[in-house]
Amino acid sequence: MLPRINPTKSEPIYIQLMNEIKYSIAGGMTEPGELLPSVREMALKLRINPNTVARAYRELEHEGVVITRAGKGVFVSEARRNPDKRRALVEIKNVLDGILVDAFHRGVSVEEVRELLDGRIENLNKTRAK
Amino acid sequence: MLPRINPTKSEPIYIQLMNEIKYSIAGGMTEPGELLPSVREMALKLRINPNTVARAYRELEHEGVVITRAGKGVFVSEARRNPDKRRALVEIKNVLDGILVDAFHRGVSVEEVRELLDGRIENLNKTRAK
Amino acid sequence: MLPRINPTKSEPIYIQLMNEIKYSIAGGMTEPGELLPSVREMALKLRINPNTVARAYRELEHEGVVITRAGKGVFVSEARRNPDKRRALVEIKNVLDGILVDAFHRGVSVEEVRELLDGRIENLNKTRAK
Amino acid sequence: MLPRINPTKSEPIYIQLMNEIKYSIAGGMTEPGELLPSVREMALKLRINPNTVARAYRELEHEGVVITRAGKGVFVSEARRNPDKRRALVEIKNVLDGILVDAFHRGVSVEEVRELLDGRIENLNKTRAK
DNA sequence: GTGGTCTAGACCACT
DNA sequence: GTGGTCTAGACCACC
Repeated sequence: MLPRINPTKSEPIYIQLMNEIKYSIAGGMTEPGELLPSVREMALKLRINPNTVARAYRELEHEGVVITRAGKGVFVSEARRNPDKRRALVEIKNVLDGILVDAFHRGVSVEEVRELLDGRIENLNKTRAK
Repeated sequence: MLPRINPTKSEPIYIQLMNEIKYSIAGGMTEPGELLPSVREMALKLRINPNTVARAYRELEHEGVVITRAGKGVFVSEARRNPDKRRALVEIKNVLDGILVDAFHRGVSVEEVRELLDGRIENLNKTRAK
Repeated sequence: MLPRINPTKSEPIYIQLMNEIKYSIAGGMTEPGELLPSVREMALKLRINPNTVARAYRELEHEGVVITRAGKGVFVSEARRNPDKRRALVEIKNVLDGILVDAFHRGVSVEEVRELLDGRIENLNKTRAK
Repeated sequence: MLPRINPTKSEPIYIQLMNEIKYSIAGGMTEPGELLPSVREMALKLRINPNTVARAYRELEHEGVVITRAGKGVFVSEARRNPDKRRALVEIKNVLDGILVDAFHRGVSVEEVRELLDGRIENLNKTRAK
């Protein structure tokens, strides 16, 4: 569980950290119930501000991905909070539209996008298999 | 060519406008060589500030999507500037990873993502067919 | 004497035309005393607005490069108006500074700039030799 | 790092500022990784609008000369983005042509241009030596 | 008519 | 504290 952070990217660091943690869970590398590194420990490892780590954990809790127990630490949620799937589908749809348009303007065909997606799915399943 | 803008969204207005225009071109609704509405006209239609439209046009020119001729107006590029396809593929790959992870955490399966993509491709081609 | 104009460039058309004419004179392809194409003829050839050609001729006259004789046409100046050489040197110096800095930031060494300059001098003399 | 700006010149202020910063980097007076003055600070020093400074910084980022980190500031790029050198050479060639023609029409010989260039190269290297 | 620049000043997000 | 966005309104150059 050592996320990769790129402080130069325009994407906020706390968002990058959230995504890394979510990726780790989706890929099965971090399991429900598992204890995440403490705010300070994570901040030290990544050489970022503890406030930034705290913010990431706070937002993850808000999304129902983790649960913080006072004096104990931050744990990956056991039960998933019932997510609003309809909303998720709409948002994913929008991002996909954005990808297709961007691809077009950069000389990438829809078929290539489809192949890329298949590749990424395979890749994600592979880490889960481990 | 009447983009839809949502000023309440966190996404900057000028980015939304850029995406709407790129979508319109990718879908074939706006063709190469075509003259876009003037900065002032577009600003009036969308009820936003002319500077915001100008910013969108400027960035699109930077991307090679449009060409502005002083005193004439802003036109959709005829020839595409040779895009860095390798870089595009890497970036698209990253966005797809993000989608898959997000989908997982919101109860959407990879198959559903695949179906969504197919749906969006069909939708884009439909507008082009017209 | 058929200048090349690129309407898509950000550089104003009338400036481009001025430069083409000056280049033609500097290279010896157009000689002092020679009659330039009329405003209308030039405009037709280049497919640009006659006002734009007129503006170029007007500015060239202002610089002492051409002389317009009412009812006769526009001629290349025989005698050079005494130019302000000191000022010219300062301005050229500034442009050279700009080139060197730009070159640095684009991976081009000063030696390469020097070689480029020598090449361009040779090229200009060649056309003059013809 | 205190650029000189001339608001009366026809050259846009933000372009002048960009060039001053690039000159400072090319001359070695400002080094990779260094933090530039904040937008507000620079605006105060130069007595120009913060938006104008922001525009200069934004365009420099676009060119890969600086990197901005939200909430931190704007830094000089460490690694140069691989520039398109071939294109750079062509463009520099064109500017050199323009200089030679301009020089001719203002009574400045090619030898003098060559000497000017050598002088500017020396000048740039001098600041770097410090 | 067109786009381009600049100013003044407000509000927001990130660290 | 930092940069980013947006508005309102003025002025200029080009066609």
